[in-house]
Amino acid sequence: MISRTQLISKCLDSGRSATPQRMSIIDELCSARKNLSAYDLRDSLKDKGSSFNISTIYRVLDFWINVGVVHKMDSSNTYLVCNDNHTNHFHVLLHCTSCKSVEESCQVSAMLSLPKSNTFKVSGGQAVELNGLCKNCK
Amino acid sequence: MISRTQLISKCLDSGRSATPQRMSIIDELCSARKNLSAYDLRDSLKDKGSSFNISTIYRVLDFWINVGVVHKMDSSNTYLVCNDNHTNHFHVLLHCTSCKSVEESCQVSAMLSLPKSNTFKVSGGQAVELNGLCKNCK
DNA sequence: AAGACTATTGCAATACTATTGCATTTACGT
DNA sequence: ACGTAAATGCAATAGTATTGCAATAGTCTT
Repeated sequence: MISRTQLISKCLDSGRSATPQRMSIIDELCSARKNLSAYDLRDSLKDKGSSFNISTIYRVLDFWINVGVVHKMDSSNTYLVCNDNHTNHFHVLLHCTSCKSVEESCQVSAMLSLPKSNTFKVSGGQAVELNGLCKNCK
Repeated sequence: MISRTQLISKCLDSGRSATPQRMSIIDELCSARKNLSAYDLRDSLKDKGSSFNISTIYRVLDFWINVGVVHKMDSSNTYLVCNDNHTNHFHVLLHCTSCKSVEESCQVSAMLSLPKSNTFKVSGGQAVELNGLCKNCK
Protein backbone atom coordinates (compact mmCIF):
# COMPACT_ATOMS: atom_id res chain seq x y z
CA MET A 1 0.00 0.00 0.00
CA ILE A 2 1.13 3.52 -0.74
CA SER A 3 2.81 5.35 2.12
CA ARG A 4 1.77 8.63 3.63
CA THR A 5 4.98 10.20 2.39
CA GLN A 6 4.28 9.06 -1.15
CA LEU A 7 0.76 10.42 -0.95
CA ILE A 8 2.02 13.81 0.11
CA SER A 9 4.66 13.99 -2.59
CA LYS A 10 2.10 13.09 -5.20
CA CYS A 11 0.04 16.06 -4.08
CA LEU A 12 2.97 18.40 -4.19
CA ASP A 13 4.10 17.05 -7.55
CA SER A 14 0.70 17.92 -8.94
CA GLY A 15 0.95 21.43 -7.51
CA ARG A 16 -1.87 20.91 -5.06
CA SER A 17 -1.90 20.62 -1.32
CA ALA A 18 -2.27 17.72 1.04
CA THR A 19 -5.05 19.15 3.17
CA PRO A 20 -6.31 17.47 6.35
CA GLN A 21 -9.55 16.49 4.64
CA ARG A 22 -7.73 14.93 1.71
CA MET A 23 -5.46 13.00 4.04
CA SER A 24 -8.26 11.79 6.33
CA ILE A 25 -10.30 10.57 3.41
CA ILE A 26 -7.47 8.74 1.68
CA ASP A 27 -6.31 7.26 5.00
CA GLU A 28 -9.74 5.84 5.56
CA LEU A 29 -9.88 4.37 2.07
CA CYS A 30 -6.39 2.90 2.52
CA SER A 31 -7.26 1.29 5.81
CA ALA A 32 -10.46 -0.19 4.40
CA ARG A 33 -8.27 -2.29 2.10
CA LYS A 34 -11.18 -2.73 -0.24
CA ASN A 35 -13.34 -0.75 -2.57
CA LEU A 36 -15.93 1.52 -0.97
CA SER A 37 -18.71 3.67 -2.32
CA ALA A 38 -18.53 7.40 -1.67
CA TYR A 39 -21.38 7.13 0.81
CA ASP A 40 -19.80 4.13 2.58
CA LEU A 41 -16.62 6.10 2.92
CA ARG A 42 -18.49 9.05 4.35
CA ASP A 43 -20.25 6.77 6.85
CA SER A 44 -17.02 5.09 7.98
CA LEU A 45 -15.47 8.45 8.57
CA LYS A 46 -18.52 9.63 10.45
CA ASP A 47 -18.33 6.58 12.72
CA LYS A 48 -14.82 7.65 13.60
CA GLY A 49 -15.90 11.19 14.39
CA SER A 50 -15.14 12.98 11.10
CA SER A 51 -18.17 14.30 9.28
CA PHE A 52 -17.84 15.42 5.69
CA ASN A 53 -20.45 16.56 3.26
CA ILE A 54 -20.90 14.11 0.43
CA SER A 55 -19.75 16.71 -2.08
CA THR A 56 -16.46 16.97 -0.25
CA ILE A 57 -16.06 13.22 -0.45
CA TYR A 58 -16.64 13.26 -4.18
CA ARG A 59 -14.35 16.20 -4.72
CA VAL A 60 -11.58 14.61 -2.71
CA LEU A 61 -12.00 11.30 -4.53
CA ASP A 62 -11.75 13.14 -7.84
CA PHE A 63 -8.64 14.79 -6.57
CA TRP A 64 -7.00 11.46 -5.74
CA ILE A 65 -8.11 9.97 -9.02
CA ASN A 66 -6.42 12.84 -10.84
CA VAL A 67 -3.32 12.45 -8.73
CA GLY A 68 -3.32 8.80 -9.79
CA VAL A 69 -3.82 7.18 -6.41
CA VAL A 70 -7.44 6.09 -6.60
CA HIS A 71 -9.41 4.15 -9.19
CA LYS A 72 -13.11 4.32 -9.64
CA MET A 73 -14.72 0.97 -10.36
CA ASP A 74 -17.48 1.93 -12.72
CA SER A 75 -19.23 -1.38 -12.56
CA SER A 76 -19.97 -0.98 -8.86
CA ASN A 77 -19.61 2.76 -8.29
CA THR A 78 -16.89 2.18 -5.77
CA TYR A 79 -13.46 3.63 -5.19
CA LEU A 80 -10.24 1.81 -4.55
CA VAL A 81 -6.70 2.80 -3.62
CA CYS A 82 -4.18 1.81 -6.22
CA ASN A 83 -1.78 -0.67 -4.65
CA ASP A 84 1.29 0.60 -6.42
CA ASN A 85 2.67 3.42 -8.40
CA HIS A 86 2.01 2.59 -12.02
CA THR A 87 0.72 5.73 -13.59
CA ASN A 88 0.72 5.60 -17.38
CA HIS A 89 0.24 1.88 -17.35
CA PHE A 90 -2.99 0.04 -17.56
CA HIS A 91 -4.45 -1.29 -14.42
CA VAL A 92 -6.59 -4.35 -14.54
CA LEU A 93 -8.97 -4.81 -11.67
CA LEU A 94 -10.01 -8.40 -11.08
CA HIS A 95 -13.33 -8.28 -9.35
CA CYS A 96 -14.59 -11.47 -7.76
CA THR A 97 -18.33 -11.66 -8.19
CA SER A 98 -18.54 -14.09 -5.30
CA CYS A 99 -16.56 -12.58 -2.42
CA LYS A 100 -16.46 -9.07 -3.95
CA SER A 101 -12.72 -8.78 -3.49
CA VAL A 102 -10.76 -6.75 -5.99
CA GLU A 103 -7.23 -7.56 -6.94
CA GLU A 104 -5.14 -5.27 -9.02
CA SER A 105 -2.98 -6.62 -11.79
CA CYS A 106 -0.58 -4.78 -14.00
CA GLN A 107 -0.07 -7.22 -16.85
CA VAL A 108 -0.27 -4.58 -19.44
CA SER A 109 1.22 -5.27 -22.79
CA ALA A 110 -1.45 -7.66 -23.96
CA MET A 111 -4.05 -5.06 -23.26
CA LEU A 112 -2.32 -2.36 -25.23
CA SER A 113 -1.99 -4.49 -28.31
CA LEU A 114 -5.71 -4.89 -28.58
CA PRO A 115 -6.77 -1.86 -30.55
CA LYS A 116 -4.62 -1.46 -33.60
CA SER A 117 -2.58 1.59 -32.84
CA ASN A 118 -3.43 3.36 -36.07
CA THR A 119 -7.17 3.20 -35.55
CA PHE A 120 -7.62 4.07 -31.92
CA LYS A 121 -5.34 5.89 -29.52
CA VAL A 122 -5.90 4.51 -26.04
CA SER A 123 -5.40 6.99 -23.21
CA GLY A 124 -2.95 6.10 -20.48
CA GLY A 125 -3.57 5.59 -16.82
CA GLN A 126 -6.96 3.99 -17.05
CA ALA A 127 -8.20 0.81 -15.48
CA VAL A 128 -10.32 -1.93 -16.90
CA GLU A 129 -12.50 -4.17 -14.84
CA LEU A 130 -12.82 -7.89 -15.29
CA ASN A 131 -15.44 -9.85 -13.46
CA GLY A 132 -14.96 -13.44 -12.49
CA LEU A 133 -13.97 -15.71 -9.64
CA CYS A 134 -10.86 -15.32 -7.54
CA LYS A 135 -8.54 -18.14 -6.53
CA ASN A 136 -10.40 -18.76 -3.29
CA CYS A 137 -13.90 -18.74 -4.70
CA LYS A 138 -13.13 -20.72 -7.80
CA MET B 1 -26.42 -4.30 -37.06
CA ILE B 2 -28.43 -7.21 -35.83
CA SER B 3 -31.58 -8.01 -37.81
CA ARG B 4 -35.10 -8.18 -36.46
CA THR B 5 -35.18 -11.89 -37.23
CA GLN B 6 -32.01 -12.47 -35.24
CA LEU B 7 -33.43 -10.51 -32.34
CA ILE B 8 -36.53 -12.62 -32.28
CA SER B 9 -34.66 -15.90 -32.44
CA LYS B 10 -32.44 -14.80 -29.61
CA CYS B 11 -35.54 -14.26 -27.50
CA LEU B 12 -36.97 -17.64 -28.37
CA ASP B 13 -33.62 -19.35 -27.82
CA SER B 14 -33.59 -17.98 -24.31
CA GLY B 15 -37.12 -19.26 -23.72
CA ARG B 16 -38.59 -15.80 -23.44
CA SER B 17 -40.88 -13.86 -25.69
CA ALA B 18 -40.36 -11.01 -28.10
CA THR B 19 -43.03 -8.71 -26.74
CA PRO B 20 -44.04 -5.47 -28.47
CA GLN B 21 -42.38 -3.43 -25.72
CA ARG B 22 -39.15 -5.33 -25.99
CA MET B 23 -39.14 -4.92 -29.75
CA SER B 24 -39.98 -1.20 -29.69
CA ILE B 25 -37.26 -0.49 -27.18
CA ILE B 26 -34.57 -2.46 -28.95
CA ASP B 27 -35.61 -0.99 -32.31
CA GLU B 28 -35.17 2.48 -30.93
CA LEU B 29 -31.75 1.66 -29.50
CA CYS B 30 -30.72 0.07 -32.81
CA SER B 31 -31.80 3.07 -34.83
CA ALA B 32 -29.99 5.45 -32.50
CA ARG B 33 -26.75 3.81 -33.64
CA LYS B 34 -25.07 5.03 -30.52
CA ASN B 35 -25.11 4.50 -26.81
CA LEU B 36 -28.03 6.02 -24.91
CA SER B 37 -28.92 6.32 -21.26
CA ALA B 38 -32.10 4.65 -20.08
CA TYR B 39 -33.75 8.02 -19.66
CA ASP B 40 -32.60 9.22 -23.11
CA LEU B 41 -34.07 6.09 -24.60
CA ARG B 42 -37.34 6.66 -22.81
CA ASP B 43 -37.44 10.25 -24.05
CA SER B 44 -36.73 9.29 -27.66
CA LEU B 45 -39.52 6.76 -27.55
CA LYS B 46 -41.87 9.27 -26.00
CA ASP B 47 -41.12 11.74 -28.81
CA LYS B 48 -42.26 9.07 -31.22
CA GLY B 49 -45.48 8.47 -29.34
CA SER B 50 -44.54 5.48 -27.17
CA SER B 51 -44.52 6.13 -23.46
CA PHE B 52 -42.90 3.65 -21.13
CA ASN B 53 -42.30 3.81 -17.44
CA ILE B 54 -38.62 4.02 -16.62
CA SER B 55 -38.79 0.71 -14.79
CA THR B 56 -39.97 -0.95 -17.98
CA ILE B 57 -37.05 0.56 -19.84
CA TYR B 58 -34.62 -0.82 -17.28
CA ARG B 59 -36.26 -4.22 -17.23
CA VAL B 60 -36.23 -4.47 -20.98
CA LEU B 61 -32.61 -3.36 -21.15
CA ASP B 62 -31.71 -6.04 -18.59
CA PHE B 63 -33.57 -8.53 -20.70
CA TRP B 64 -31.55 -7.65 -23.81
CA ILE B 65 -28.33 -7.66 -21.84
CA ASN B 66 -29.10 -11.19 -20.67
CA VAL B 67 -30.00 -12.24 -24.16
CA GLY B 68 -26.60 -10.93 -25.22
CA VAL B 69 -27.72 -8.15 -27.53
CA VAL B 70 -27.05 -5.08 -25.43
CA HIS B 71 -24.03 -3.92 -23.48
CA LYS B 72 -24.10 -1.54 -20.61
CA MET B 73 -21.28 0.96 -20.63
CA ASP B 74 -20.57 1.38 -16.96
CA SER B 75 -18.35 4.36 -17.37
CA SER B 76 -21.20 6.45 -18.78
CA ASN B 77 -24.30 4.58 -17.65
CA THR B 78 -25.38 4.11 -21.22
CA TYR B 79 -26.60 1.18 -23.25
CA LEU B 80 -25.47 0.04 -26.64
CA VAL B 81 -26.58 -2.58 -29.15
CA CYS B 82 -23.93 -5.16 -29.82
CA ASN B 83 -22.98 -4.97 -33.48
CA ASP B 84 -22.53 -8.66 -33.97
CA ASN B 85 -23.22 -12.01 -32.48
CA HIS B 86 -20.26 -12.85 -30.30
CA THR B 87 -21.64 -14.16 -27.09
CA ASN B 88 -19.04 -15.88 -24.92
CA HIS B 89 -16.31 -13.74 -26.30
CA PHE B 90 -15.02 -10.57 -24.83
CA HIS B 91 -16.19 -7.36 -26.28
CA VAL B 92 -13.99 -4.36 -26.17
CA LEU B 93 -15.72 -1.03 -26.44
CA LEU B 94 -13.53 1.75 -27.73
CA HIS B 95 -14.96 4.95 -26.42
CA CYS B 96 -13.75 8.17 -27.98
CA THR B 97 -13.55 10.81 -25.30
CA SER B 98 -13.69 13.51 -27.93
CA CYS B 99 -16.62 12.69 -30.22
CA LYS B 100 -18.20 10.21 -27.77
CA SER B 101 -18.50 7.54 -30.41
CA VAL B 102 -18.20 3.92 -29.38
CA GLU B 103 -16.74 1.28 -31.59
CA GLU B 104 -16.91 -2.36 -30.77
CA SER B 105 -13.92 -4.58 -31.26
CA CYS B 106 -13.66 -8.31 -30.80
CA GLN B 107 -9.93 -8.85 -30.65
CA VAL B 108 -10.18 -11.20 -27.79
CA SER B 109 -7.34 -13.54 -27.17
CA ALA B 110 -4.94 -10.96 -25.80
CA MET B 111 -7.48 -10.00 -23.23
CA LEU B 112 -8.06 -13.51 -22.03
CA SER B 113 -4.41 -14.19 -21.48
CA LEU B 114 -4.11 -11.37 -19.03
CA PRO B 115 -5.10 -12.99 -15.76
CA LYS B 116 -3.25 -16.22 -15.29
CA SER B 117 -5.90 -18.83 -15.63
CA ASN B 118 -5.05 -20.55 -12.36
CA THR B 119 -5.45 -17.46 -10.24
CA PHE B 120 -8.58 -15.84 -11.59
CA LYS B 121 -11.40 -17.30 -13.63
CA VAL B 122 -12.77 -14.57 -15.89
CA SER B 123 -16.47 -14.82 -16.69
CA GLY B 124 -17.50 -14.92 -20.31
CA GLY B 125 -19.62 -12.50 -22.23
CA GLN B 126 -18.48 -9.32 -20.58
CA ALA B 127 -17.25 -6.15 -22.16
CA VAL B 128 -14.42 -3.91 -21.18
CA GLU B 129 -14.28 -0.25 -21.95
CA LEU B 130 -11.25 1.58 -23.21
CA ASN B 131 -11.19 5.32 -23.41
CA GLY B 132 -9.14 7.16 -25.96
CA LEU B 133 -9.32 8.88 -29.32
CA CYS B 134 -10.84 7.40 -32.44
CA LYS B 135 -9.31 7.53 -35.90
CA ASN B 136 -11.13 10.74 -36.77
CA CYS B 137 -10.39 12.63 -33.58
CA LYS B 138 -6.79 11.54 -33.27
C1' DA C 1 0.90 42.17 9.68
C1' DA C 2 -2.69 43.69 6.19
C1' DG C 3 -4.78 43.05 2.00
C1' DA C 4 -5.64 40.51 -2.18
C1' DC C 5 -6.09 36.45 -4.46
C1' DT C 6 -6.76 31.45 -5.07
C1' DA C 7 -7.84 26.94 -3.45
C1' DT C 8 -10.60 24.30 -0.63
C1' DT C 9 -14.56 23.00 2.03
C1' DG C 10 -19.48 23.23 3.88
C1' DC C 11 -24.08 23.25 2.88
C1' DA C 12 -28.42 22.66 0.62
C1' DA C 13 -30.65 21.84 -3.30
C1' DT C 14 -31.12 19.34 -7.24
C1' DA C 15 -30.10 16.14 -11.03
C1' DC C 16 -29.31 11.73 -12.59
C1' DT C 17 -29.47 6.61 -12.29
C1' DA C 18 -31.76 2.54 -10.76
C1' DT C 19 -34.76 -0.62 -7.96
C1' DT C 20 -38.85 -2.23 -5.45
C1' DG C 21 -43.62 -3.76 -4.31
C1' DC C 22 -47.83 -4.33 -5.76
C1' DA C 23 -51.71 -4.14 -8.99
C1' DT C 24 -52.96 -5.12 -13.64
C1' DT C 25 -52.55 -7.04 -18.04
C1' DT C 26 -50.85 -10.28 -21.38
C1' DA C 27 -49.16 -14.68 -23.09
C1' DC C 28 -49.17 -19.62 -23.05
C1' DG C 29 -50.15 -24.53 -22.08
C1' DT C 30 -53.89 -27.52 -21.18
C1' DA D 1 -62.08 -20.82 -21.81
C1' DC D 2 -59.21 -21.50 -17.57
C1' DG D 3 -55.30 -21.36 -14.68
C1' DT D 4 -50.73 -20.06 -14.23
C1' DA D 5 -46.58 -17.64 -15.15
C1' DA D 6 -44.49 -13.79 -17.43
C1' DA D 7 -44.50 -9.10 -18.44
C1' DT D 8 -45.83 -4.36 -17.76
C1' DG D 9 -47.58 0.00 -15.43
C1' DC D 10 -47.29 2.89 -11.74
C1' DA D 11 -45.65 5.30 -7.77
C1' DA D 12 -42.56 5.52 -4.38
C1' DT D 13 -38.06 5.26 -2.92
C1' DA D 14 -33.10 4.27 -2.93
C1' DG D 15 -28.60 5.17 -4.54
C1' DT D 16 -25.12 8.02 -6.98
C1' DA D 17 -23.33 12.45 -8.24
C1' DT D 18 -23.13 17.49 -9.34
C1' DT D 19 -23.93 22.43 -8.78
C1' DG D 20 -23.92 27.23 -7.00
C1' DC D 21 -22.87 29.95 -3.60
C1' DA D 22 -21.14 31.20 0.97
C1' DA D 23 -17.54 30.59 4.25
C1' DT D 24 -12.93 29.39 5.41
C1' DA D 25 -8.08 28.47 4.88
C1' DG D 26 -3.80 28.96 2.52
C1' DT D 27 -0.43 31.77 -0.15
C1' DC D 28 1.70 35.74 -2.02
C1' DT D 29 2.91 40.47 -2.21
C1' DT D 30 3.72 44.56 -0.17
